[in-house]
Amino acid sequence: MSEPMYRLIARDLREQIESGAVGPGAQLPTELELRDRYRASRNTVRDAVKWLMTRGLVETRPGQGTFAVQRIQPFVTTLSPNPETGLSGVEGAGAFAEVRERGRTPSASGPRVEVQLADGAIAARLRIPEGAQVVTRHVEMYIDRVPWSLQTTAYPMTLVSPDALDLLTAQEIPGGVAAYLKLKLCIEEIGHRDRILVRLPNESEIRFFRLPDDGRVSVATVVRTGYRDGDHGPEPYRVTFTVFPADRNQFVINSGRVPKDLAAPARG
Amino acid sequence: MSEPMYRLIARDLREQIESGAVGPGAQLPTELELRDRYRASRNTVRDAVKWLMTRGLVETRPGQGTFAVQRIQPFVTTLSPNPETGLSGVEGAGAFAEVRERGRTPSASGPRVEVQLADGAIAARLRIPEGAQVVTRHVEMYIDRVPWSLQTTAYPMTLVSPDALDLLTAQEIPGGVAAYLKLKLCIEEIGHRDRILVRLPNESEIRFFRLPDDGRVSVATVVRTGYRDGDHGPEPYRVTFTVFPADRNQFVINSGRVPKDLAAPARG
DNA sequence: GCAAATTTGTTCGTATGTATT
DNA sequence: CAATACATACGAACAAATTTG
Repeated sequence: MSEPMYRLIARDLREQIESGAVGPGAQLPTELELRDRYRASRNTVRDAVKWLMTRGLVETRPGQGTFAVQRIQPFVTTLSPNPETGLSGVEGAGAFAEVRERGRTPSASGPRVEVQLADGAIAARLRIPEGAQVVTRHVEMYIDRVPWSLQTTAYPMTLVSPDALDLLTAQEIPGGVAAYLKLKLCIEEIGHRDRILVRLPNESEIRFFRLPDDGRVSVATVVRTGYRDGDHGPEPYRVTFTVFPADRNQFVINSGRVPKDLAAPARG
Repeated sequence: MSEPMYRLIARDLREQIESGAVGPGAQLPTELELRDRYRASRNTVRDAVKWLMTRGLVETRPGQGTFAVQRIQPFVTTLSPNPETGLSGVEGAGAFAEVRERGRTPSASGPRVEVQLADGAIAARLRIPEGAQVVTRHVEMYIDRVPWSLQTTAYPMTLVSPDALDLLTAQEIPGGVAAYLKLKLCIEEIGHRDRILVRLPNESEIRFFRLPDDGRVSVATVVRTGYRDGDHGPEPYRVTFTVFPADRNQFVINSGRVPKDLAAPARG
């Protein structure tokens, strides 16, 4: 009896799901039926279902039953700049363009603007002291009205001169913030550094993306630090955090000469 | 009584962990102690601990107790080519160089070479029929003797001519496969496309990386397709799958002019 | 709109097995 | 070997969500 019973039950159910005997979205037998079928107690059956649930194979709906999960068609975001437009798919116009190119409809909430104190994550990227003032602009992005990403950009408060007060207005800046900063403050982005990291979602992310409440689905964060010309080499002037649910998003980075086609989702 | 008791207990324990009252690695009270403290049954306490475990906040060791998890210092891999060497940090010499640059010691298993039939994932990338023959080279990489990544590169079998039989030998090719292919077959990589995707680990990955058996820790896969010059534009000639545990790895992509310093881990 | 039936969720008690010290 | 601590398993009861009649 090396393997516990709930694992045996879980394995059996799993094979039925992966073999296709129980199709995606199909309902599994109820807990009481499974109890009879496997001659176990309801609690043991529930342990097996819980095991499958942690691994994202099934989901339970109170009052309804247990269901095999639906496979999600992932969305692909291109991080490297489009050679024609120079824009990448994570932010602003580039993101909208890529979504449209894939035949889907992007939308975004008007930015929510705040002046706040830099936390450790922001301070480290902008090379400013923790607690220094920053302007943050938050945007919620949707694809076909479905929550897609949460984006926060932070600028040092020192950037906000009388010439560039629009940074503080909670409105979309026509043409994008980058063009605005270039026009008003002669700040040009000479390069950026993307960091990709995976972590568990926090509560607000779980709410916004409607993720399962357990820690099953991670989020991928793209941290983009933008640099401008400075006295001692490139100097950070903004940092953008974009959070994506990891179960329905992939990222593509092109380097050198690659096919022009839109990158399709991959398995791996 | 809107919130169930096991959630209340879990929340209380969680606050103690996140506030630092229970430091990383510290042992929590035993289940029986918790049962007395919260005036609940042992099963309810176990439900609370299970909730914390799914979210990666604690780990249990049979016969020992329940412990707050250790924070892992993530390792940062640079995907974009190093401007000086032209090598990226995911594979071959570039990976070794980046690990050494960070003051740590890389090592790798000698490659395991197989001739196998292309599955869907490989076939789609190489634009060959599913089931066509491919040569695969598997490498296990370690940092300071700790499992770091699993790498598999597939080449179409049609590449293996009498001039380039070394592809089939289970030995490290001095100078790397890229240089070898250029010398022997005049195949030069003119560009590559990286895809990053996050998924749950399979059984062999759980074993190799010593991941928890539940689905808590995801793996990030970097799928790199290498292109050479072809009659109708860039043509794929190899695809490399590199699998990293997502809880201890981050990825960096530089674009344009950025600081020369080694990118440090980020939060976000 | 309401009541009944169904289904999963929570909580308790208890017993026994297995890993570690 | 004994004590400790977590793991598995069973049975029972009631609560909450949902669908159905």
